[in-house]
Amino acid sequence: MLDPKLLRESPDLVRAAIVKKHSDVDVDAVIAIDDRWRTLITEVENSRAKQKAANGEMAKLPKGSPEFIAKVQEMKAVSAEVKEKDALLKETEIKWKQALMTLPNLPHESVPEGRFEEDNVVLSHHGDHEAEFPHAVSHWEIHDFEKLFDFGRGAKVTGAGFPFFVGEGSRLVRALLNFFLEENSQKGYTEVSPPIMVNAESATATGQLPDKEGQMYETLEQLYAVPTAEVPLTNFFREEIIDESALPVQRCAYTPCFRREAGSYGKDVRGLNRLHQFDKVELLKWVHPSQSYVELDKLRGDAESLLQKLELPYRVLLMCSGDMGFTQTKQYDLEVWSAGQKRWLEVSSCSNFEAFQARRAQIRYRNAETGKPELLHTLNGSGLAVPRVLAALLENNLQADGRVKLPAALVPYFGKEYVSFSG
RNA sequence: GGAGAGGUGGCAGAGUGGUCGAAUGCGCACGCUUGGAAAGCGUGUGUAGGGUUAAACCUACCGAGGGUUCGAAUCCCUCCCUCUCCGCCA
Repeated sequence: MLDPKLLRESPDLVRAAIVKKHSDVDVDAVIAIDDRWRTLITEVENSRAKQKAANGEMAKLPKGSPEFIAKVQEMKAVSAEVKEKDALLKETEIKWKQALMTLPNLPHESVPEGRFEEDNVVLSHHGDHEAEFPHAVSHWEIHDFEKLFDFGRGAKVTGAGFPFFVGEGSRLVRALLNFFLEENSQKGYTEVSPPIMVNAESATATGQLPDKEGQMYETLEQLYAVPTAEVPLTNFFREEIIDESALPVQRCAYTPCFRREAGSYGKDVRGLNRLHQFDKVELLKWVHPSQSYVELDKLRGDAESLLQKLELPYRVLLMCSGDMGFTQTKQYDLEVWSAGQKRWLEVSSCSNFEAFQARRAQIRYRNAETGKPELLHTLNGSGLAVPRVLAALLENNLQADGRVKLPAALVPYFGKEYVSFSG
């Protein structure tokens, strides 16, 4: 959510940012309802002040006295007036909040203007994705692939996009998760195992609701299966005030992630490319507002270092204003080279939300100088998502004999150098 | 799931219809005192919204939401959470 004061004081700034974001939100409609709300709240508060003043007088009058009775009669009218106006105010307030929720976050000045995927800026390449990968094939074409990654039985038991990971496939997932968690812990991210179901308040605070309702699985109890650990992790400090000296707070969490992804099709969803349930380790930072862009680059660096240790060629994208998410001010994507499919796969998205989530979630720090609570900034990024990293590892490192050679960093976690599909 | 108890400021804990944003204690901050400290004494100490150049000022908030009333922390209803006991269970 944006600061309503920004909307009042600098509407042009908001309008310009909305244009840059290629959003079609009606900023002036939001301003109009904000005006209406302010008028109403002032009226209601004035009437309440009258009530309160009368209350003080009545307390001093003898209970059954004529003056007292007269005052009761007089105040009945005021009471009715308050009731009526208050109902109108509440109604308006709901609309006001809904209207404010429709405004996306404003892109940072360093974000390139653009509308589509091809407007994203490639900042850098790492590793040699143009090298020879002599045995690379799309991972689902690897001989006996289904022995370790059983999509057929997953479809039977649950549905498409819910594979079983079997034997060395499962072991490989575990090795990657342990590797990610261990590396992140060493970089100062405290490990957390959060709940993987969240309530509507939490999903609203991070921006999944109401904007992306169709993304999540929902239960009868109105709980949502998390689409990312970002949701429970960010909400850990919801409605809390953190000591300024504790910033930045850094945490990481592994969770399965659940996404409905309604409407996707084609090569994007083959094999491990896109699943309804997948494993991911998420990095999260709560930072002082003055530090959030410095911290964002550090966060991205931390995610990158994982790819470097896994010896996977990757590139860094700076997302353009129109292709960024609803809640972000700036976003980098890390894409790994998948030699078999000959395409880039997104494995991490590192974002600054500034105070957008913090305002919805009411997460603040206490300014040591003024003693006042102020909204902090939240950042997050994947570190990393398992299935696509897995896809690239399998494809890029496939040997002539059908085995997959693992990078040195992963060997201690997997327990041996090669993944075998023979059984 | 069943039975009972309870949710008040940073914490503890009063308050059962009116002057209560809320006694008191602790904590915290500042000042006095002291060679310095402790003790003691004094003053202050929540959050949010509106309003203002800034203030003043106004309003709301006693788990959440409704209701009764001229007026609700206090009475009524619904929900949530915590604790104790019982049942069930990895």
